[in-house]
Amino acid sequence: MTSAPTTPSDVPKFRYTGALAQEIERRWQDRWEADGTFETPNPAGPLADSAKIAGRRKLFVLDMFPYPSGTGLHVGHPLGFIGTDIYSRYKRMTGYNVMYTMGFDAFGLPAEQYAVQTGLHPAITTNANVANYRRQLRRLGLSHDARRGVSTTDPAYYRWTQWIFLQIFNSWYDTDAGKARPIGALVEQYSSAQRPADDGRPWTDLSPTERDAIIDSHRLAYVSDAPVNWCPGLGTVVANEEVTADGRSDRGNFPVFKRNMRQWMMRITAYADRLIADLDLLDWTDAIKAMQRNWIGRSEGATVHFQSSAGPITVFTTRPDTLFGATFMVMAPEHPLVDALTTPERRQAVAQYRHQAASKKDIDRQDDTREKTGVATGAYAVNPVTGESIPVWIADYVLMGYGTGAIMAVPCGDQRDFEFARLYGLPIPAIQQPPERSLDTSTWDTAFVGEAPYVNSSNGSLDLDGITGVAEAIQLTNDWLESNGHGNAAITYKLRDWLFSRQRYWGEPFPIVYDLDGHPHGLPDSELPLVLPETDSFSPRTFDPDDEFSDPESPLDRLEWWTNVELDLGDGPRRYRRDTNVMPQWAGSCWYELRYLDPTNEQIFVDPAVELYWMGPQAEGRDGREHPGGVDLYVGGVEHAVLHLLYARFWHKVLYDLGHVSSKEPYYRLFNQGYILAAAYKDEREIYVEATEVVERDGGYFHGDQPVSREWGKMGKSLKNAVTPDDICQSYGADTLRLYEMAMGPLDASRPWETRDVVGMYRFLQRLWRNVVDEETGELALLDVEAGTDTKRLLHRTIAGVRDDMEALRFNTAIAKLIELNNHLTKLGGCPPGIAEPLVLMVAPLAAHLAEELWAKLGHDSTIAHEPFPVADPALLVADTVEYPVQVNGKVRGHITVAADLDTAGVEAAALADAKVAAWLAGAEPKKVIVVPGRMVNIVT
RNA sequence: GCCCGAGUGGCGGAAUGGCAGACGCGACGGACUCAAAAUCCGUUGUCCGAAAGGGCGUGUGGGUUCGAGUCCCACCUCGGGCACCA
Repeated sequence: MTSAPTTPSDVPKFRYTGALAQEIERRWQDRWEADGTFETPNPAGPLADSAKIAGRRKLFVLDMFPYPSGTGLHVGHPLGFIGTDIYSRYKRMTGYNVMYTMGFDAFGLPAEQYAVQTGLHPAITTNANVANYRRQLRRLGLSHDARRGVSTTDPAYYRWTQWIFLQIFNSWYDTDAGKARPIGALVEQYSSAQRPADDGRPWTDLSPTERDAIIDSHRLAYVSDAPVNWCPGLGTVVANEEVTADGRSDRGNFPVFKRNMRQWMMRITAYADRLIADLDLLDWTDAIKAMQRNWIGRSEGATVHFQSSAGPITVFTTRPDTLFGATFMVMAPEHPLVDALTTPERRQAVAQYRHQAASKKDIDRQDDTREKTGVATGAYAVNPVTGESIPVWIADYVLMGYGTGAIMAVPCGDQRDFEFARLYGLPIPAIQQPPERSLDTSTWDTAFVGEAPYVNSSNGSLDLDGITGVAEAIQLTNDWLESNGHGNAAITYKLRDWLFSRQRYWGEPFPIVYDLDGHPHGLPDSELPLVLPETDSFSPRTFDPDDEFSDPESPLDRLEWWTNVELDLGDGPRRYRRDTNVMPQWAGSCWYELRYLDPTNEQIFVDPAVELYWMGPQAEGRDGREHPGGVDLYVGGVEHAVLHLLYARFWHKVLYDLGHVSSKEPYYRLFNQGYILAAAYKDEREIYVEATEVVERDGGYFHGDQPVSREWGKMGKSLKNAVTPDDICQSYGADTLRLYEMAMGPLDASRPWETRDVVGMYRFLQRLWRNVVDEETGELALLDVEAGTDTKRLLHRTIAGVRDDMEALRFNTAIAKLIELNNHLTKLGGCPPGIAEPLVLMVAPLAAHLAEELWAKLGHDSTIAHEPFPVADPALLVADTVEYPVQVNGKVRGHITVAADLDTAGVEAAALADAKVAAWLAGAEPKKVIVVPGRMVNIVT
């Protein structure tokens, strides 16, 4: 446990102890709440207060909101929250109207699993967990506007999640306009024959069912029967983004199987290009941008059609220029054309290989030494540039999920194809003349990838021979393919459409009903919210994690009374069946920042005037370029780099296209805070033991008598190394905890938690308190002499430095500067009167409660939260004299103190005249003297 | 393999190309105390030296510069992401 400093009766009554800190903190937290100190005014609507807005710039500071888990917060969770609180408090004191609150992402698997474990309904456990989180967060003194803290599980919230889903359902992506538009516009285009029907038949000839099918196939939210990730251990399908590299579920670590199933999808791929392009507008780290680009995985190249007995086989390639070197084709074992292509003699071998590939779990595919396997189908296809018949193989190194699921194999120019050709004795003709290689590829160890003159690359109408530039050769080939009908330039993405349905209970129900033909209809607004039905039977049906052929079963499916419904959707009352899926965890977090702005609006998800004020585009972004608008500062962990951050950008862009929001992007500036790491200990059975019970002795670590091994990991329940904020608050107070978490290091770095180090910040606050307050009486006790010039200069240097640090989120160095100033006061024996107020004001964003208390003792009735932050006096930032270090040949050999306005020649003369320096020069004539004004002198001999 | 980050005292970490190690922890010495804790004061990169002072020092090896923890090149180690993506 944390060792609470003892507070025996002989310490002064008003010493800043953990007990006093808590008393102060409780008092100020109550007062902030009673006074509505941190209530943020809107420009319109029920939270409007135009007087408070006038003359202030807006600032929207946002934390990634937490899942309220049953175990409560540990000290790692609030790292980012404390940072945003300090920044928000600082910005309020520099004249900003700051939006800052905290909601809860309370739907989803963790909440549901906790409910299943405890046997309590998720609504009950979730409410209890939210209450516990609120209590813990309040105890940290975070300056949230409590009126805005929405929970995704509240029907008044998810009514609008469902509404947004319907907006997406009722939209299609118009590639001509480059944006989403209402589905009605597509119907209009078809029925006016402005757009030809997909199969060439006139629209009027189609049955209503056929028309519906065509329209449905264009929706941004659509039902599709496609390969999805089925996770029997969780009893639900999951999105690609929720599957780990080794083919297991992100949550629970169960095996995941690819199965064709009818599921809801979101057409995020329509936005692939914009999701990449608009990254340029954002103030995010390059690392996160790279992760998103990489996930979207845009590749430019061409599709090429190869004629075969079973019709054209289409491949995607990034190197159409190497088409002359394509000597065979490889298809994924699951490719739909395989059956039609396979010759009777090869049928058995192909069937066997396909069976093997299908039963291989993704894990096995990974763990292999990557040795290629494959079988020939016996079929041939025609290489369009050479006219040659080339064999078609199947192999599992070609993935059905990328490109077209088939490739042209160019063994001389692609390492995988090279290895495959070597293994099965397929020809490897050279089509480029690589430097320092023979054209005889039997002498090659690897494929050649790069620029080199093309050889053997011409037919009657396409001639690449002698060209060296890959880009030029690609262009020529693409033109040739297009004009001869063999293919065209094309772009592919790794990004797949987003699997959006889950077979669980604790999520937003789909606002969708199916008619007797199985055709989906969106519910009208009047039916929203579609409330999650009450039931005791909320446990998901899970299966043996390896039982690939189990089938998902939604808990809602069991509720006949709920699923069967009679509705009038405009054509009289009819019977419908509700969709029994729920939305994934991510749905609620795709738009929560918008609801914070206008949390109680029942007419619309956010008042446009309010949205424009907080989220609208700004005059100028970085580098004077376009500013897309959005949240001014978004702080959260890097683990959401491709999940939440991609989904939320997608939803936001749909809302933007449909005219519901004014900003192109939801989050303008993203800051990833680090993690708090903590020592974790394993016993000899490799089982983690409670870290707080481990003692260090004899150069080793022991749990009782058992020797244990130490490692460092992310703090949490699984490593049994969690430290709760409640314990630290109990021992030292929340202000000490806040300071310690910030002083540990830069906000974006991960750092190890050391409970024993916390006392350093506690001592700082204690000394600060003692410099201003009499520990015996609790009364204000300042020095009765005014500050001298040294102290004033230090104060103003501190003000300037702390301001810079606060702006840049460098709270660790801001704290160090304040400690330096306070240490200076300690040496003076106390705080001169003119210093106390600016000092307390500077401390206010960091140690918020202590500052309020001192501010009150300094005679102020109102909160310090909205007082102006001190401004440095430029006159006090420059000194009369400057001390220069004097280097001789780059090594410091002496110091001189001269008037600050002394010219360069004067400084040089003073340096050369210094006795120590002269001794080092030993009479030698300096070759060169460098004087950096205000900085230093270097004498070169 | 590819793409990002990062390597500084016993530990967490500071340092617009300009006095490396701010600030904190720990350790050591001292004050207070019957004693301990708490609190307060001082010392604390390392080596030589009684001291003054000096040598060496930011993962390794080179380079640019009057001057490099910082910039450039190569390498090593650690952390993170992606990974048969055609």
